[in-house]
Amino acid sequence: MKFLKDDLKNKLYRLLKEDFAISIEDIQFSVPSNRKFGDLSTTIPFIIAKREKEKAFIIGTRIIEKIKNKFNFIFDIELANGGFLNFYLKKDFLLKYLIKNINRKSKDKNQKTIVEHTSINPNKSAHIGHLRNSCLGDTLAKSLKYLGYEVEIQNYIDDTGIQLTDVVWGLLYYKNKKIEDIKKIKDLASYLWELYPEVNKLFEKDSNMLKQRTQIHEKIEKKTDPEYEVSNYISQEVLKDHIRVMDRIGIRYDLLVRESDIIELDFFKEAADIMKKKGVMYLSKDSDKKGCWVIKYNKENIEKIIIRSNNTVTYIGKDIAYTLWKVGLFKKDFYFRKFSEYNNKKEIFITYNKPDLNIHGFGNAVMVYNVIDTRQSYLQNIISQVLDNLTGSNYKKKQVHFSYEMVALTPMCVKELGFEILKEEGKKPYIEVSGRKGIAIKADELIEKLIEKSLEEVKLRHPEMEDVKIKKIAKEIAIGALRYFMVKFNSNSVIAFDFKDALSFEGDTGPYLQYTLVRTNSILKKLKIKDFSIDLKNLTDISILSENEFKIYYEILLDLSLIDSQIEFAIYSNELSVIAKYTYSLCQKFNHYYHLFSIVSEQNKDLKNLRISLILLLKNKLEKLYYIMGIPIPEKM
RNA sequence: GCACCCGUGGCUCAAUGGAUAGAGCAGCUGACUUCUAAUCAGCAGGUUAGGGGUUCGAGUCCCUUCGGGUGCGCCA
Repeated sequence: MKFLKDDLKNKLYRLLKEDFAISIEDIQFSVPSNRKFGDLSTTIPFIIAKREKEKAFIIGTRIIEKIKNKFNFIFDIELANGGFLNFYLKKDFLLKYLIKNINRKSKDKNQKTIVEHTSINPNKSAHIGHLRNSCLGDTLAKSLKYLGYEVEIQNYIDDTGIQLTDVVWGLLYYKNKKIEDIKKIKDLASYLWELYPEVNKLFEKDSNMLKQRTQIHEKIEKKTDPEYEVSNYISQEVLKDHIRVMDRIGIRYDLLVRESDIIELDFFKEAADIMKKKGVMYLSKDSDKKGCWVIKYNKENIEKIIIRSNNTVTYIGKDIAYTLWKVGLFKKDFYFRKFSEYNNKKEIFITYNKPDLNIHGFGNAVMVYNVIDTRQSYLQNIISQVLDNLTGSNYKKKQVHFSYEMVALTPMCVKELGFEILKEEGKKPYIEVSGRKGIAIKADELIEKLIEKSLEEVKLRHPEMEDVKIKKIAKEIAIGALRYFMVKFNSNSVIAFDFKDALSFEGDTGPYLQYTLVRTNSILKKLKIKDFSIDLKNLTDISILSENEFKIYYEILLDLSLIDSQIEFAIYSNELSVIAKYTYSLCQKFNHYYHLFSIVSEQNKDLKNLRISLILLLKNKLEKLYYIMGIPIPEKM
C-alpha cells in the first residue's frame, strides 16, 4: 500500500498543483477506522481551506470536480463531514494488487546505517532492563533492513569503566582470589551478579574503600597486573555470556567495539583536533573550570567539560570520538579480529588495537541509531549537537537517540523476589531495576521461567508429543512471549514489570500471534499447499463473497496492504510498538474470520480459492513481521 | 532550582490534530462431533487528573495547577 499510497499522492498532487498552492507533503492519506468513510482518506481540503480562508467543503467540492474519473483503480470519491475526501477503491483491485506485489521489496536505499544496542557493562549477568534494549535494538535493525537500508549492528563494551573496577576489587581484595581461582569460577557472570551489589554496599559504608577503587581503576588503565589481567578476563567472559543470552532469543551482532581500543588507539586526539579546529571545543574562561577544555551545550547554555584540568578525558569525550568514527568523520580506524561465530557460521568481529586481520569497512555510516534508555538523553543530546556543529548546516550525517523508558519492578514483584522494600520506596508505584543494588531479574532466569511455563502448556495440549519436540516448541513460545512483550509498549512508557503480565500467553501476547500463524500453516498443510501459488487467471471476482464475508475479508486485505507504511512509520516516529500493535490487530481480524468461514471443507471452488489467497497473503506478511520482531514460528501449538 | 517524560475503565496498556476514545487481563453469559478453544461471540465498565486557551475539529498542541517518575559531577 505504500506504493499505492504514493501513486495516489503523486497523481493527486499533479492534478491539484495548478489550482492550489500546495506541496506534495501536504497530502497525507490514511485508512479511516470505519469503512463507511472510504478505503483511503485525506484531509487536504481542510489544509487548503485554512490557507485560502475558505470553507473546507467548498474547496472539497472544487477538488472533486477536478479529479473525478482520473484514477483507474478508484470507483468513487466522496466529500464527507465538512472536508474529508474519501476514496473508494474498486472492489476487485486490492486483492490482485497484493498478489502481484507479494514479494516486492523496498529499493536499496544505499545508505549505511549503524544500530548500536545492548552495550551492557561487562561486569555481571544481563537483566530485564537490558532485554528491553536489545529487543528494541534488534527489531529496529531488522525493520531498517526490511526497508532496504544496509545495517551494521554494534555493541559497545565499556571494558575500562568503574563498574568493572568494582568487581575486580571485589574478587582480588574482598574475596582474596588469585587469577587462577577466578578462572575456575563456573558461570562467572552469575557469580559477579551476586558480588557486585555486595561490593557496592561496602563502598557506601567505607570511603577508604572508594580510594582503593580509584587506584585500581588507574592500574587497569595503565595495564598493571594482576588488576589488568583480571579485568581483561572478566570483561571477556561476561561479554561471552551476554552474547550467549541474547543469542538464545535471536539477537546477534556484527561488531563489538571496546572502549579500551578507543583509548589505546588514542581516538580522542583526532576528535579533539577536529573539535578545536572548528572551534567547537575551547579552553574555558570560567574560573571554576580553569584549564578545562569544554564545549557549549546550547540548549541549557552551559559548558560541558571534555578535558579535565588534569588533562584526562571525560566520558563524553570518549563517546564523541566513537560517534565521529561511526559517521566516518575520522581518518583513524580500529583494527579488527574475529571474536566468535554463531552456529550458522556468521562471524562476530571485535575491535583490536594492533593489526590482525585485514578487514576494513566497519563504521562510516550515514545514519547512526543509538538505542539507549531515556536517562541518557542529556548526554545523547550533547553529542548530537556536537555532531551538528562539526558538520555544519548542510550536514548529512546524523545520530539519532533511539530512546526508551526504563524497566522497573512493581513493589509486588520486588517482594516476590524476596527483596526488602525500603521505607522511602514503599509508596512508589514502581522500583527501578538496578544491577548495582541487586534489585533485578536476570535475563536468563526470566527466559527459564517462561520456558517452564510454556512447557506446562504444551504438555497439557499435546500429551502424546515426544519430549524433544515439546522442549523445542516450549522454547519458541517463551521467546515469542518475551520478544513481543518487550516491543509492545510505547517506548516512553515505563514498563512496570510483573510476572503475571510477562508470563501471560493469552490475549495481547506473542503466543497469540504465534498461534494464529500456526493455524494458517496447519490449514495449508491439510490442503497440501507448500509454496505461494496463486494463479491470478483462475481467481474469481471478489464480489462472489457474501456481504458479511466480504466485509471482514476486505478489512484484512486493507490491513495487509499497510505493512510497509506501518514499518516506515514505526521508524519515523521512533515507536516500534506500532509494529506490534499492527501485527496484533491483523491477527485479531483473522481469528475472527477463521471462526466464521471454513476453508478446507469449502465445496465451492471459487470461494475456496479466494479464501486460500487470503491466508497465503496473511502468512506471507506475518512471517515478515515475526522475523522483524524476532518471534519464532512453532510447528505446532 | 533547571530540563525531560508520564497521568485514559478495577488492573496493564492503545489511539499519525480527524469522524462513534479502542484492546487485553480480571468479572459475568455463551460457542469445541468442525481447518487446533493459547481461539471466538456477547454483557458490563470512561467527565481521557483539574482549570483555561488555540482550532472547522483536542486524549493529542499552548498556558496553568495538582500528582508521579527520570536526568542535571573535573564519575563512567
